[in-house]
Amino acid sequence: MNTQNYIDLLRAHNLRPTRQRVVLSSLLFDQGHRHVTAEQLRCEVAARGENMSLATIYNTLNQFAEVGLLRDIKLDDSVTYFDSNRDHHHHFFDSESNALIDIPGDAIEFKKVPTAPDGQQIERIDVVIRLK
Amino acid sequence: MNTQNYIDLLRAHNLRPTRQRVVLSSLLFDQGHRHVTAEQLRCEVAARGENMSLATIYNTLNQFAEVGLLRDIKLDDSVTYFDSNRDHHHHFFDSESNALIDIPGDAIEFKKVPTAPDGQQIERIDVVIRLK
DNA sequence: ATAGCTGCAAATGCTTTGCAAGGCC
DNA sequence: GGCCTTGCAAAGCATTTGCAGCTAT
Repeated sequence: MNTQNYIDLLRAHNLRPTRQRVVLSSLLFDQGHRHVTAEQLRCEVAARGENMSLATIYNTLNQFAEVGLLRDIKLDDSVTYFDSNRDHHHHFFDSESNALIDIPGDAIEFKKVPTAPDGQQIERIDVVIRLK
Repeated sequence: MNTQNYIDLLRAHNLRPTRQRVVLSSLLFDQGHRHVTAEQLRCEVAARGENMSLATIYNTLNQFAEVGLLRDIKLDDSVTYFDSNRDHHHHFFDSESNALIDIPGDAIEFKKVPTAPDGQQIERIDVVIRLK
């Protein structure tokens, strides 16, 4: 994807296409599905020769998550992972290495699912398969 | 359960039955399945007229989790929940109120589950059903 | 022009740790 | 007695926030 695509993508989500947002977009959306932390992105940004405040990285990732460009995931780890896969999917999680691997949504099917309590509805079902 | 039972339970897990551990055990295991935070327990301990350092509560909960008396759960929230339900089970999670509700293990069945990558094995499958 | 963004540094909030004093076996 | 625990305070760490200056439209 080129820069213009990211500008359009950002605009489509009511986010001004600032330098920082475009850089993060390309890191996040250029190479398929990723699971990254803010700190990881800080390194990648630095490796590109750009500079960006860590606070901005956090703020941007949270904005992206709010508008649905990312999904945030919390696991055993104390850090938040941001998942650039916007499709419905699940995860393998290796607690030894803290590695996350995507599972396509249709790779898991249920035979039996409980009904939601009282007046509530099911928003989505997240499955984490823990590996050893 | 009476105090002696907790003393035995702790001993069975190679933990010395200190006053603090016995108090926390009774709060955790006397009233069925619970989802608590360290802070919540601090209040309950205080309400009982006992006093206990928050650090000790954290350390004890982590020890309990290590020996398998508790399971720790991280969700959207920034706090760690400790789950006194040791049976295999899943959760409903209401992100509005941050409420967690147990789902018995046999209330969810799979029709299709992916195989673990390369040399790895499945340790367990955690399902979180998000409510709205 | 102006509403929105960014960077910095400071603050926050949960959790862990170091270490001296106390408790269990 | 000796090792394990506790309590306190301080530190740690990921993340958020306040605010002055900058940028996109």
